[in-house]
Amino acid sequence: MAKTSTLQDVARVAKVSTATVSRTLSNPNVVSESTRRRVSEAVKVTGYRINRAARTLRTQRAHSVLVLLPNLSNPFFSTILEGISRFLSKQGYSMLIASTKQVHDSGERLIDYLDDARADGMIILDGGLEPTVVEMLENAPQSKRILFACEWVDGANFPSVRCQNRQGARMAVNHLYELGHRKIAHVTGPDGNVLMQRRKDAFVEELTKLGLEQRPEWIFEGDFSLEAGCLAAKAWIALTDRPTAVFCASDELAMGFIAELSRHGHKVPEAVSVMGFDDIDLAEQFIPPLTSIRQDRLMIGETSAEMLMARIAAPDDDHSQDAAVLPVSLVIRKSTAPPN
Amino acid sequence: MAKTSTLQDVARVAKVSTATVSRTLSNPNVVSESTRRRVSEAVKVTGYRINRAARTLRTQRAHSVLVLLPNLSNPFFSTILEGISRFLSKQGYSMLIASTKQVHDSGERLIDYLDDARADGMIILDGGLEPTVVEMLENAPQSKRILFACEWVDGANFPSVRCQNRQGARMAVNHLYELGHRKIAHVTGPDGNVLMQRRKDAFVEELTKLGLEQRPEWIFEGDFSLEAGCLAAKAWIALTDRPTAVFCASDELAMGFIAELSRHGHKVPEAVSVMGFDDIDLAEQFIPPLTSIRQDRLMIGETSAEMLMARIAAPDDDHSQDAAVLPVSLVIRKSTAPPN
DNA sequence: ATAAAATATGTAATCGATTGCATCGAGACT
DNA sequence: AGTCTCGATGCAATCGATTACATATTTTAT
Repeated sequence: MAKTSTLQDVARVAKVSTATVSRTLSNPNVVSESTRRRVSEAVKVTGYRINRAARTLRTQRAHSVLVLLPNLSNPFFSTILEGISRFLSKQGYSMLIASTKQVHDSGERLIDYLDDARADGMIILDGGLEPTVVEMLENAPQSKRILFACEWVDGANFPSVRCQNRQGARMAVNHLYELGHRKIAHVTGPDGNVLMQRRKDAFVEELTKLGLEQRPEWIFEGDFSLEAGCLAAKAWIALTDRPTAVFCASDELAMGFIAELSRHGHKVPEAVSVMGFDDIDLAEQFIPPLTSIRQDRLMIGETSAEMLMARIAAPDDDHSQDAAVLPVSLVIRKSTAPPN
Repeated sequence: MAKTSTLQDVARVAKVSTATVSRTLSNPNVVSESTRRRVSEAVKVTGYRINRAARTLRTQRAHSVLVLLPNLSNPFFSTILEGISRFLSKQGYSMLIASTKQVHDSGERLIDYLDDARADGMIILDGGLEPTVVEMLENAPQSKRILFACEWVDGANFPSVRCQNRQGARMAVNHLYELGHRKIAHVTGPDGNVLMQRRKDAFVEELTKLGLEQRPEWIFEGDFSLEAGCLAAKAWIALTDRPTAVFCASDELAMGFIAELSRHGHKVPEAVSVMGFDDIDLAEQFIPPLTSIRQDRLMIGETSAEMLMARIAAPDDDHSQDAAVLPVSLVIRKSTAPPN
């Protein structure tokens, strides 16, 4: 295999020292015009590519960031990754991906990625980390290079990028209220998930504020799955006094809910208005197209990457209060309508 | 920041040389039992973590693999990534992710990832690379460490992992035939995509073999999108002599197709049987649940990683004929039924 | 008992880029 | 003319792990 050329090779061709080549490449304005030309010519001739391992070793900068997902199979994260990757690659950084579950299963520790010079920072998209893991991360010397996006862990002091979950839930309730609904149900996300808790809390608050009737059996416990939406639908069907609208804590739940209703001959939005949260790609194509609360996932990704890079670049600044809260918006489609 | 400890630190604590520590860690059975104990004790005490950059520099092994997707936003790939990651992390490898589009836009070259010691190998999930890019990859000295998964480029001589696309299409046609359908249409994927071409070719072959009627207007040109499915549905509706069954080259197409039909009051499978290809997660939850050809995406991922690792481990063996063709299976759900 | 072989460990070079310090020459200032 | 600055460049140490080779120690064979 034709060995790739090194700084030395370039130096030889350009007839300068490796130091000069290095400077030309990383800080062109400290070398003279003529040297600059000779070096770039030599780089072209030799086909030189920097060896990142060598640079990482010397500078203690890996020029890469680890993104941690709860589960790689979950398509919710793909657009966020796209956003992260866009920002990173603009800065010459690469993106490593791992799932918290897998890291855990394989006996590694999350912090190892920062410890062993693989990554300069970490974006965590999983709010469901074990408390012991979170504690370990907080106490690690590298804790300044960790950021939570989308989700976060209550009580832990990490910077984060989030969406307006409360605001989104309020918008949802108000949308349904304005359509004329007075009996509104909620399908919750998994117990213990911070996002879902916020949405539920805001849902309850808003019902209270609007003076709407609240009943325990109008709150269906769900999780992240389509199946949970189906179960909630079964529960809704079983009710004698049925809410005329249902706010689901995620689009998946809403889709499962609608799918199950349809299997039992109940039409949406005629029989009941249903809305979701997140506005995933599929929401628009669903039957009926789903009314939802939109999160700009590309922006979540880009903002996260940007904030993390800022921390990496200036680790000593005080970033402890860093928190971006990104706006959400109501997207009205066909799954909600005035009650019959 | 508490500097992480190095081999030297461990060596000092264990009262041996760094060479011995290194050997203990990478090849425990060449050192004596007592040394082994002292070293592992010292590792524990110091909290030693290997510095991967140093190891990479010295051994010329990055212990990481790059996965290239056409587009990070596409959820089709998530389970494949999960499979790749599972296998890699078992071997102590990390997974880098990039999208071919982004790499291209940012002016980098794909081969740089292998060139600059960032990754040991590359799994490409994009069959739509520019011919010039493919040629560059083929001629690169690192071409032995490249593998195509799912998709591939006709004419290029890379090892690959694929699914039985032809066989899948045949199974689809036969399923519809056995239900009693004699007028079967096809919605194709994007023009020029190798997978989609195979499926289409096999579709035509199988129709011919079964002696079924074929008409140009029963083949709808599509791409990867739900929208294309909608367009095909409109075309179907516009026909005077309508096929009673439609085989779509992907689940997205099928979903778009069904969605559009439903907007116009045509029910599936009553008005027309529709089936997809891939069996994505959502197929099961769709209304109606989608009959499809299942690809085991986890296995695609694992197999790809395994084959690539074998090449990395033994680059000089002849792997040029390496090609795994993974089986597909027919999953019958509710979107197909005998014709009325 | 002694040579040979096998085992265990240490020494030091090496991977390739970066960077503090030293050097050198040219122009500026006294 | 002599000294001082300053910009441009080179020298060589350094980052941390691996490994060829040398050396010391133990085991085995004769």
